[in-house]
Amino acid sequence: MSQSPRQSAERPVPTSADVARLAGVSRATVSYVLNNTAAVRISEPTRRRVREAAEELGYVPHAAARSLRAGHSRMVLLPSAHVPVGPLYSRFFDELQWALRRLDYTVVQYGSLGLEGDEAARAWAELRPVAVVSLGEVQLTPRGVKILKRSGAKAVITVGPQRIEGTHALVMDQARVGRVAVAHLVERGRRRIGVVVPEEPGLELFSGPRLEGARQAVEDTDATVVPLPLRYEEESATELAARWRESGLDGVFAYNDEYAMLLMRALQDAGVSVPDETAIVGSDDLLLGRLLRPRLSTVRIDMVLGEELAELVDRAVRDPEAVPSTRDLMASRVVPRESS
Amino acid sequence: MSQSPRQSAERPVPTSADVARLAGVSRATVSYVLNNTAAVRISEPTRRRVREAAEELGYVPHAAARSLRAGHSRMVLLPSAHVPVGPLYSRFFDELQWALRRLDYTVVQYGSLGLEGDEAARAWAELRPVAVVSLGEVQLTPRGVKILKRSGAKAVITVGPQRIEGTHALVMDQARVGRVAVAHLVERGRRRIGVVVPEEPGLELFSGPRLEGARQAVEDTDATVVPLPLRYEEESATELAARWRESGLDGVFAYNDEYAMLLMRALQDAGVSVPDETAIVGSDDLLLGRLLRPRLSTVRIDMVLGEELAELVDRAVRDPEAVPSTRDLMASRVVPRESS
DNA sequence: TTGAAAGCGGTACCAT
DNA sequence: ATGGTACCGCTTTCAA
Repeated sequence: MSQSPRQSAERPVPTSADVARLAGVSRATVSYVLNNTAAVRISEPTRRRVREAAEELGYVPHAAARSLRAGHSRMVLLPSAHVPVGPLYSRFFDELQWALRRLDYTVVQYGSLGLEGDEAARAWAELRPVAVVSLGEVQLTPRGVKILKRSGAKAVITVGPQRIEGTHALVMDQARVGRVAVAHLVERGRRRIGVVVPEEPGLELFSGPRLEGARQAVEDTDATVVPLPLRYEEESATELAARWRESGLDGVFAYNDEYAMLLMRALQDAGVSVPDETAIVGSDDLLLGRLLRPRLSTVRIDMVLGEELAELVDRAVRDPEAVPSTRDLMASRVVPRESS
Repeated sequence: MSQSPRQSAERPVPTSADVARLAGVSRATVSYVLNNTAAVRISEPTRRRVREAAEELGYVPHAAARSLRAGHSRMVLLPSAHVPVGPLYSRFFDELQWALRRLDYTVVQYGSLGLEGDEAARAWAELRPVAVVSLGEVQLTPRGVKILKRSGAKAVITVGPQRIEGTHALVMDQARVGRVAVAHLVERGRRRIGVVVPEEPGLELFSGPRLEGARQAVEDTDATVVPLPLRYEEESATELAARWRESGLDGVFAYNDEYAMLLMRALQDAGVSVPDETAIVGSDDLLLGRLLRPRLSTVRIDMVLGEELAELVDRAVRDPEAVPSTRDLMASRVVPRESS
């Protein structure tokens, strides 16, 4: 009989001790060779023997054992609940990962779907990450932050609409999005302005501040703002459009381009002309907005580069004593097109 | 002076030994209490003292130490390069995470942007995951699979258009998407059929098989298929539309609904009427397709539930000896609307 | 140039 | 009902 067809079923996982044995050296030497330790000189023949042994056994070092011994890791943990959608976010995310890798961090997204608050923080803390970058999918509490710091995290960074005690915060000024959108509508002479508030869960953190910003925009004017709950479904939009004329709205900020497309279609089908009767503004400046007729006015959001965030992480890790900073992450401005 | 305002800056991270000391018990007892070890009975007062000590110190166990001792972990590693976009994918992903959590696995996405082949497999293997579920963002090689198995991974599962040696494969039958779309067009009487091939990188694994499927659909018919390279930009679509009449195409499978919307708009702007002159079919059945005029025909793709995949992972982990299976992950069928 | 051994933070067996 | 202790895999002094 030759070897079994079953793939290495029960062969134990090789350790550095196995490599040492096969190469006829000590475990210390194996470590020196495989890590290219500069402080110690190993003869070339020995190096070769060690390398070959490692190769032959298919040896891969055990990260947990290593970082246990070292007393620290270079893991940056990103809690992830829902996969964030949208090109803006996804580009930002890719950049962040890439930049952190270049700074020699290991980026790990920890699936936190169904975890809440402190329970989540505990779960993350068990991995002893050197830094946590929370993109706001899971709500972090001040207590949670304390738990993480206590477990050795040098930096906790939140990216989102809110500020949290003890963290470096990259605030996303969502209110500004609503403010510039509605200010634009007011400037165009609109007076009764609707603001779409998506009913989908998980969007409150964005829609709330945007609505608030919209309200700020009409202060000291004779314009008014009306919240418009809407689900991302045709029926919901149709209902809303059916009551449109009686509502007397002459302008609407539709939360983003996708809700805007949904609503615009429903309005047009209901015979409400855009922009004559009602002006519409979306946000995110998606390609699809340019494909609509009339072309959709939108709020363009410029997010900070992932690279910048990566550098902030790195600085925070190197100097954990530094005072937590708060920086604004977004600039937003209206891109007027035909719908307003 | 009260305590420094600096947050616990240099206080060392508490260990179970610290908890033991504070509670006046041994480390063993701490472990028993905090893990609710059934095999051993600890008095209620002791339990309380231990819990209080742990609470007071903000103790969180060290996952690496634990799994080092245990000799295994319940980590399922998902390599992630680009955040996959689209609602289909993202729903599937959420379900998978959720279901794996319920089966008591820890889901970790490992940022692999910029890693290639075996190098990537090595990096993953260092974490000693019990299973790896590769969604195809990073190309896994048979050697990579061997490295992972050798490092203790009980199961390697690939989800994607391709099959790889030694893995459980959930094949996504992308060819079928192209096949049913084009068969539908042929059935509707179209004869010169374009197939959009996105030029964006990373989509080849999908667009290739879809084009191939389209070709299969015209075998034994008098219809022909023409590949149409397209970037997801207005200019690219405009160019394509400008050459439309001379190309003599009377039908097109547009890769997905978003490319379909882009192309349809460009065609309409160029005066090509849809569906009279040219029929269009997209795929993914996005809401936006229903909002277009004419309403967009599409291929609806039913992905397997994330739960099913989670169960497959679990089975594979429990019985690593089992023969790797290959299952089809998608069903797809045409949803005819007005554009074809 | 290489090896022996301590120790990182837990867990679980064996005593007491 | 609890405590002592060996050990998981690796790195890093210290000695030889």
